[in-house]
Amino acid sequence: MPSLSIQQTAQETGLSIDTLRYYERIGLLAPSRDASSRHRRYSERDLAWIDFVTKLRSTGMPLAEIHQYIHLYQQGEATQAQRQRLLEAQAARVEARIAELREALAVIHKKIDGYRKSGRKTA
Amino acid sequence: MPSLSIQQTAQETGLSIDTLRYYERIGLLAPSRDASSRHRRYSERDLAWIDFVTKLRSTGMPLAEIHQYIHLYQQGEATQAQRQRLLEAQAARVEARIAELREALAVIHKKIDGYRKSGRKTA
DNA sequence: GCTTGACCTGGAGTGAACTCGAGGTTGTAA
DNA sequence: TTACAACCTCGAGTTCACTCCAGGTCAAGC
Repeated sequence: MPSLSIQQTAQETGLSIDTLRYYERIGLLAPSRDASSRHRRYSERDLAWIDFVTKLRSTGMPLAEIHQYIHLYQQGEATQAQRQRLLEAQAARVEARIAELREALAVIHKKIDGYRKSGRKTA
Repeated sequence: MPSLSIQQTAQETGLSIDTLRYYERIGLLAPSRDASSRHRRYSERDLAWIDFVTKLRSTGMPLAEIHQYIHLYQQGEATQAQRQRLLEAQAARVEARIAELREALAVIHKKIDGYRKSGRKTA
């Protein structure tokens, strides 16, 4: 299986090179290294994991919590229930966030309607 | 009409006292002052505006952009169309954000389902 | 008249998530 | 073999939105 350089991985995942190195520094990632050059090589698995992390991040999950998830993962199968609960909690937060956004959206639309009406009068 | 102290306003709006002062410092708010004590007094209008700002903030709109909205407001009626466009742009961003969250939610649910299945096997 | 509590100002500190810079090494192509 | 792009590490800097602190004022109650 072909592995990617950090630049290719950045392109592929949409993260910056700096962010990839940063994620590794804080323990979210652990790509293998080229034996001679010590350059990072990202496998398919690495890519899939990065995509998942990116999805979690897009929901606003803090990096620390994602790290917690990894930590549980590394403990083995005994922590499956915990990991499941962690994801369920995040899913609940995301749904609450969507509801919050909907509410705010309604308020904004109401305000826009106000502008539409007054716009018609003067325009 | 009764005006509120900063503490009462904090309670009413859910913002902290520090945040109220901070918003004022950066030009988002301009409550009147008690003539003798120079203490802030928040009117009904101030409260309504704070609530609107809070709604915009809850959508992730940066304070700088909210400030821009105020700035337009202060230019008078001539800027109504611009303000409307600003809100419409934010509404579009919020809808995009909701879509993004939905996508991420689907991925999380998929992962949770994986745990449900493997959980049933071992439990 | 003195304490107490709410308020004031200006400025510094915080946490999260990057992002950048300096200085050095490695891989490739003319 | 020399140029140069891509990579490396370590540490520092940045941005955003607060949050906290020191030092001071002011009104009310005992």
